[in-house]
Amino acid sequence: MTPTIKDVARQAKTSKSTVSRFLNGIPVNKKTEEAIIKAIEELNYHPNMNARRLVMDKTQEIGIIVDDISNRFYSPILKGIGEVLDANGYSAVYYTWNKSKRRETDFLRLLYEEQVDGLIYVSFARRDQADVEQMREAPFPVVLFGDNAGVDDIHTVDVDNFSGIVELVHYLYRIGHRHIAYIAGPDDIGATKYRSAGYVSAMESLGLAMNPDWICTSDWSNQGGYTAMKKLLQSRGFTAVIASNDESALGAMTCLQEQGYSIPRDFSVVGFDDIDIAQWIFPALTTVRQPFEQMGQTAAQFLLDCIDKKPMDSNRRRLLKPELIIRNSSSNPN
Amino acid sequence: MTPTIKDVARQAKTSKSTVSRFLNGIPVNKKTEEAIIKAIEELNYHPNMNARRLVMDKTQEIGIIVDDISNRFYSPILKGIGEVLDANGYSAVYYTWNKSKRRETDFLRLLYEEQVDGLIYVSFARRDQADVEQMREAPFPVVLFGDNAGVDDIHTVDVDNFSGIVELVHYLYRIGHRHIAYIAGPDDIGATKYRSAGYVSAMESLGLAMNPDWICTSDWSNQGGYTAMKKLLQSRGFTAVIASNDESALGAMTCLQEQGYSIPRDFSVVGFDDIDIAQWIFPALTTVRQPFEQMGQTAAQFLLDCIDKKPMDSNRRRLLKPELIIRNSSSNPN
DNA sequence: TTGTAGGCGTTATCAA
DNA sequence: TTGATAACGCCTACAA
Repeated sequence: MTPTIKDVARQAKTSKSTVSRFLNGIPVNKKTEEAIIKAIEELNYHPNMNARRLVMDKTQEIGIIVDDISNRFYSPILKGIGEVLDANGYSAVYYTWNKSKRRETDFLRLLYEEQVDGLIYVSFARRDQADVEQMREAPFPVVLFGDNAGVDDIHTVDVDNFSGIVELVHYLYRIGHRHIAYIAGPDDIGATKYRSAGYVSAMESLGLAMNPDWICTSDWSNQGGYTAMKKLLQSRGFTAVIASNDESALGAMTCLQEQGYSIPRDFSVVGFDDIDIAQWIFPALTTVRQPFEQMGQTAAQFLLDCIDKKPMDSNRRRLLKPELIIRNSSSNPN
Repeated sequence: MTPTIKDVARQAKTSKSTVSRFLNGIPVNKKTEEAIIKAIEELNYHPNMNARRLVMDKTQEIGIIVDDISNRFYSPILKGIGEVLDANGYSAVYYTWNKSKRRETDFLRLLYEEQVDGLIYVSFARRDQADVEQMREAPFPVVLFGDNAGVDDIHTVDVDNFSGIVELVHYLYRIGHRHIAYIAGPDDIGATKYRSAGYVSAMESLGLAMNPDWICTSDWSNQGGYTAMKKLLQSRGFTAVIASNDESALGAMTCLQEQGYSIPRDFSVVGFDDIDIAQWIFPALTTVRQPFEQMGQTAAQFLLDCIDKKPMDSNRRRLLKPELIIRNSSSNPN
């Protein structure tokens, strides 16, 4: 049988309460303290968390719900979350799920079942309004990344997708491009509409023509970018391609290179995200960097403030600014 | 106050015990069953897991300890683990940690504290023998990936690193290469010694000369591969490079391409792992694919068998075979 | 500073 | 089938 607080008490010749107090940092007699430490050591005692949580109604754990746990650009987000939680005495527990069988809202159960003190949803997929409303009704704090489905009174963190693409268009314009193609993202991602809107808005404000043949959609995979580029190449006249994420930008570059084109001599290609590999492909990819780590920190701080019922800014949706990273996949057109 | 089983009982005009039985799938009177369902619905009742776990001494959860949660090639491992756990009524909970502040063995606490029923360690870093022995002494089952630090009576799953590299050497030999350079991995990874041993063994058995200037070390990053390749280029005469992982292979390719070399015309480059991006770089990378998903399944099955105390094969270290994937970064030398 | 006693929300035993 | 009742291991008044 695994030892309990009672066994420790007996061994240390004191009572359960005293041991419990010691375990919770409440000062006890120096002499008994030593005896308790010795007993814990000898018995290899570990507190039973389930019992503790049952009586405390608190876990000191935050559930992080991740739709794709190995998504490389979630890494700095998770790092940012972890830092803030750590500094505040909370630990992070990660959950992920099989998209076909479960839904994000299934994890609200963790809150009701008192397995965690709060939840952070890390996903950039588009959400249903009903789901987000359900999250808002949860008995403990919930913070989201990405799409809030128009529900403004739930805490959300996202990057400013619109202005990120606007920056790219302006940059390409600045170095001389006037004919810019665009590879849009999939409809099931919340950011897609904002990025596309950024393209349209910037092109219009610069007075650049938008040829419908120069706009294509990809599913944001390498393959998707490859296929989109192939289609784009059926029409001519553009000198630059904005892929709405780095992965499809990579696919697009591969397609171009396979056809014998040189980047950026024949075409400039730019992406969005700044994934790790972006600087390691050849040529290195010009892109827009998302402030992932900062986003993670923001989300965690949001959540902790909710838990502590701190007075908060009334604006519950925070959009962080992305940063233009210029590398070698873009240059003046000839 | 959140409702308890007692509230449900009162509302449904029955006893706690009956509600508990219903919740656990034990048949109850049709009439009371309906009343219970109705009460649960009305009260929005959710069982308190901490109370349940306290009395059951069981969580139906498996802790997955991942050293780098966003490591892309862990994805299929986690998928494989998830599938098997799911099919057996267990769920996976992921934990990760800050390498500088914590150690793998810190998570054994989850077992002692009864937060999970078993642990799977996903990491390919080299381990201390003392740590692995501590894992072996844990009160609940533990399964490892990668290095077992020579402790043979703990369940371990790994890829056959040795034979993977041997296959690469033989393949290059087959297509005509006789002068093969090697970019070794970092010492803190368990696989490094097996892969290096595979290179040495295969070269010797084929009677190929090993020029010490043709062997370099990288930290398995893109940058590491890049730097190693630069160094390799200071000596001449080799026609092919084996990088001991894909990431460094990518870095090596970038270096070669920057210097104006064409792959595979001037040099063949091959890697190890078959990460997603391997087929999307240009030219697509010849590599050795690890059976990650199968490894995940194997580990999970190992663990469940331990939990169920099933009679098991006495061999506790299982090495799965990698598969040679031939793409375009390798060809006959001229 | 310490110990006694009660309760947290479940499940499990046992008699009805 | 059902309903008391006693655990499970811990924390926390309260009284000493």
